[in-house]
Amino acid sequence: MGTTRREEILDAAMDLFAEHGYRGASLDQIAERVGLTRQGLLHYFPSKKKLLIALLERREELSREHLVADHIVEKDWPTQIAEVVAFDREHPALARIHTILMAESLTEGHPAREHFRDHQRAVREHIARLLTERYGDRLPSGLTTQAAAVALLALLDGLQQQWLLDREQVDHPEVMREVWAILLGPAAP
Amino acid sequence: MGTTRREEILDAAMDLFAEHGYRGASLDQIAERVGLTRQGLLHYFPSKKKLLIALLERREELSREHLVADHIVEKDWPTQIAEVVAFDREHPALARIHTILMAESLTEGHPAREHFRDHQRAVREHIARLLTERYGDRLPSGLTTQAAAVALLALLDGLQQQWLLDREQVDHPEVMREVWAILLGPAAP
DNA sequence: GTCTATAAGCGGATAGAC
DNA sequence: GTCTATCCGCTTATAGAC
Repeated sequence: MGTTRREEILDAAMDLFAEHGYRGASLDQIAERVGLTRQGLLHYFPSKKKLLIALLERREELSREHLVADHIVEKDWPTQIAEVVAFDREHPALARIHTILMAESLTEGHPAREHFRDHQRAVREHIARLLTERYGDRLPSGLTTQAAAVALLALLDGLQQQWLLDREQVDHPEVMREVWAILLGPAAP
Repeated sequence: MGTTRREEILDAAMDLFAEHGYRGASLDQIAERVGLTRQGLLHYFPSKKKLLIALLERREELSREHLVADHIVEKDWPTQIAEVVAFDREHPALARIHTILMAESLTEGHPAREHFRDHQRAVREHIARLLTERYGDRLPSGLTTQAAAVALLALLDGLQQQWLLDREQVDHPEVMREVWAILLGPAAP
């Protein structure tokens, strides 16, 4: 297997942070998962915080191609965005780690706070730019592109969180498709 | 002052859980805030978990009147809902504790998990019922009332979270007003 | 009611052997 | 590279004195 030790550790950390959060997961748990002791792990990442930062950077690489290149840029917005929601469901760990750590980073003194704040700003501006290029200052529905970007982001995160809290009957990709179709307006896509 | 010792403790716990989360806040910090030792505090709430449960029940009482009775039931939906968002901003601790603890409860083995799952179901059904009473199966925009309830909840939580992460330029109550006006449809309210 | 004392555990991190 | 040993801090919780 060509996977390096560092990558194995990052994989394990991703799973455990996704389940228990950064604070809730211990270095012992992560080390055990890859067949190491806590001290052996610390040889690769000198502190828990450094491990977290490395993990966040890697996660961003992994999801960038899917979220941006493969889906959002294409043409049928409502279904494409619904596919993003569906994609999240097919890669639970990847979506979960984002939701869990972003939420945890809202607490005081969390090491990932800045990362998520910057990430959110970048995504919001990216979406706003795409919308403006296509529709100008307002969508066909009359909604400001700025407001649309904010709302889209809130919906993505809110739906994902709702689903993690209670994997119930509601078909969230479908909700996303319906809502976004109406928010875009009659002339969409 | 007529406030009982238990209530003082609950107030302090609310502030500290809101800032650091349940896991991040310690009994020592809470006790110090009310001028007690950790052991003195444990006389009123025999465990940290019991304290959390008592706090969640009290929080629900406090917000019920504002969120349900004072706002949502009245007539101009878009602005009323915008006021809910604005209300959250005027009572940061109350809104923050909800967002922070709900998010934290998504992690494995969190003592508040069931509480928030049940709470979310109840609110979603409540909103769906109100919408159905007024509009039937679909809003004037054509959106399913079920989907509308899900989306409204996701938007409320998503916007609040976005705002906590980055208190920036965007006027979230206004975003909520615009978005909800479009989701309701042309014949609103 | 509130305290002191103490138990008992887990967390992250370091030093140094192999 | 990976381990053993160890430190130190912080946490929750209990026992019992006043």
